[in-house]
Amino acid sequence: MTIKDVAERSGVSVSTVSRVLNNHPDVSEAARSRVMETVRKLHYVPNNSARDLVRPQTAAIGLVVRGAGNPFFSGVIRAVEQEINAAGYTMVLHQIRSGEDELQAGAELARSKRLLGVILLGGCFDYTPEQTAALGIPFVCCSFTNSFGSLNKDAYSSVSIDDQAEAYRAVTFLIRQGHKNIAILLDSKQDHSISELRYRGYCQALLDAGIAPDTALVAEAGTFDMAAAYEGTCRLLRSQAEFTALFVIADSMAVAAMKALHDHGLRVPEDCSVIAIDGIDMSAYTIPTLTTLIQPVGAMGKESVHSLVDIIEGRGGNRHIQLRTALRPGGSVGAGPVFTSANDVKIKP
Amino acid sequence: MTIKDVAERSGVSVSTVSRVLNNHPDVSEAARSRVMETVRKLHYVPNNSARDLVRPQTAAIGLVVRGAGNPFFSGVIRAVEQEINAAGYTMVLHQIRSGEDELQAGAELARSKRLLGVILLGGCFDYTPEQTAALGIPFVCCSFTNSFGSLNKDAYSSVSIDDQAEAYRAVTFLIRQGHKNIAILLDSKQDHSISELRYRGYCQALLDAGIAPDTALVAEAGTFDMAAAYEGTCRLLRSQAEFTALFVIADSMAVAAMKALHDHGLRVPEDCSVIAIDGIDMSAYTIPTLTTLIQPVGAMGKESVHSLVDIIEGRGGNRHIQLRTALRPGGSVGAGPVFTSANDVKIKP
DNA sequence: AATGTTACTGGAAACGTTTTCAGGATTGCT
DNA sequence: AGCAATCCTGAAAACGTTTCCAGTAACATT
Repeated sequence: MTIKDVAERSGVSVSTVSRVLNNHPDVSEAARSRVMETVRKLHYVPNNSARDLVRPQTAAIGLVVRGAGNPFFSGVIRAVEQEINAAGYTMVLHQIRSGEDELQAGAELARSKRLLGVILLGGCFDYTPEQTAALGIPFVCCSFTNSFGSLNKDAYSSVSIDDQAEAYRAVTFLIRQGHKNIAILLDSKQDHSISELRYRGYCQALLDAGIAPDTALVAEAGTFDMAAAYEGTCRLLRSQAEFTALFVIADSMAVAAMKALHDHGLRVPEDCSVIAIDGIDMSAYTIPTLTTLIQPVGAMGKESVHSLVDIIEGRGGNRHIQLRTALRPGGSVGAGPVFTSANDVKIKP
Repeated sequence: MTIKDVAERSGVSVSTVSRVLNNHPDVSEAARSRVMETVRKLHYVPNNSARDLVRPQTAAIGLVVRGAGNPFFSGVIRAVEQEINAAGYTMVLHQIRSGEDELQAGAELARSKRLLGVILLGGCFDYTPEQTAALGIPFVCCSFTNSFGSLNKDAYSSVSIDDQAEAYRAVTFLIRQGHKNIAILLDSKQDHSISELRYRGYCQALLDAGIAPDTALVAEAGTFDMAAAYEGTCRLLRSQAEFTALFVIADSMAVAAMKALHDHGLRVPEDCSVIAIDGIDMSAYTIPTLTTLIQPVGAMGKESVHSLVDIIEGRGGNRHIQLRTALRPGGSVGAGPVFTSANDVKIKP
């Protein structure tokens, strides 16, 4: 079942069939409909290998994801896969371990599989424009940060939320509820990661409310998994630091944190409020329901693919899209303690 | 950078290079080492499209998954991807909606992408040997059931747990704790699904303990997602049916069920014990910790790929592997009510 | 009527690989 | 020495597609 069979059955040449299949303008309506007819009738499916061989590259897009265990990423992966298929490409998924270098992995993948482009999901982007140019293909960073600020913005595309602003929003929400001693749980603030940005938003929100950030209230889990989050929360609790609310940088970590709080005899939200960012399915079913800023996973996947495909198909250059989250109030945040007017929290209007 | 360049630089023909690259025996040691040398030097990577074009198939394996939102599947997908890469193949992921037909989707995928084989993950296998033979490629059903029993066992491979036996084990665990009125929450028992097998195990366990299964204690969610599970549990509770324990066919549904119990003022495990099957990460962090039978996701992925690759590479035919779960006791199961000797539960030795 | 323009079409080359086939060199046997 | 067998090699065809190029037909313009 090749293009030749279709051509014969339709009474045209293979060239014409090819043109029909690729939506070329120079083909008569009569020929077009006749070809489409036989294609349907024969259940003809083009051979991608042959197509890819003659074209400069493979009609495939890579998705490099670090830490696919994160349920938040599952949602993005699902959306990305759907969008890539809808655009007529094939997705090549590649999961990397925490130690590996995503750009390295992306380049390797792109070379061996001759990809048109790569989407990097989750991580930290720490490369110079020269290094990215060496890749030779377009790529977009989805839910990613980079440590160079706006320096090399034209070396790649990106789709993400404004991590600092959203963290600011979450912490401000807690402050508005009357909380003053607010702890933060993150995986690590050392590298130029999303965690760092969210940590900055946390600090800024406190400062703007006239509260001095206290390093004793910063709990670093070390790695991004629930076991580490649980342990990190336990360490924070053992330290005897005083706080009435906890901001966690990810839903999955927040679930573990709530468990740790419970295991230490603290009630959520009476003894400690919890807020997080992500909006994974599961967080709607914790007890109490987690208050969180829901990331638009579907839109993130969609925009990532669109950005990449537009570049691949010659429509415009790199762009940087920032999406907004939606606050889902849950039972995990309660009112803060009653303060005397003397030490009351100042909230900017 | 083609095979031709390598041939020229090595002073041999393309045929010889091809033979070296494919480990053909008929090539001199001298030529072999010379070619290998230049391959390394030029960083030559064979063009898979060209290779696939001339070969009957693509060096790729498909993974068709229904309901990738299920966190249990995420783990399997991760393992499968790793194993496929390790075996030198490419994984092509395809997620289907609940309405779609997985064999249809698998066949379509296999044809359009010229796959060597397909792994079907999660669902119900309802085809006759003739239909599967029409596919023309080997496939393995991972975490799947089929309604034909052992009739067409040689038409495909499978890797799964013994769903009925494991459900039996879970329910028996509840009975041993003293529970007698045990409800079950499943997505649907109509089709020949995993749910049905687990439902049968549930019934059998009750019968073997001398308890008559009561249809009033069967809660059907309708679909496999947490919202439906929540609703299904609520319906069960509104029905005023009396039960002291709940067996849920999946961890993610159990999380939603616990939430529903809580929202109706019932405590777990004091008022109702909960046990499930799956062992997703999250279930270790519910409050209380979910008692569950942990499925060996890594082994499932690994065995699925091994089975398929063995067939692809000509080592043996279809095989059927059954793995065991591991019981993780959690706080979600407590002792049942105290019975008088008159209506005490009979437990088989 | 001749010419130019437009709209469409088919032939053929090209993509990079594998594999068949035939043949050349070397070796072993008589 | 002659012949067969063995081992290795290269030429060439094939895989299914896209695209360049040349060409035809119809139509409009002079």
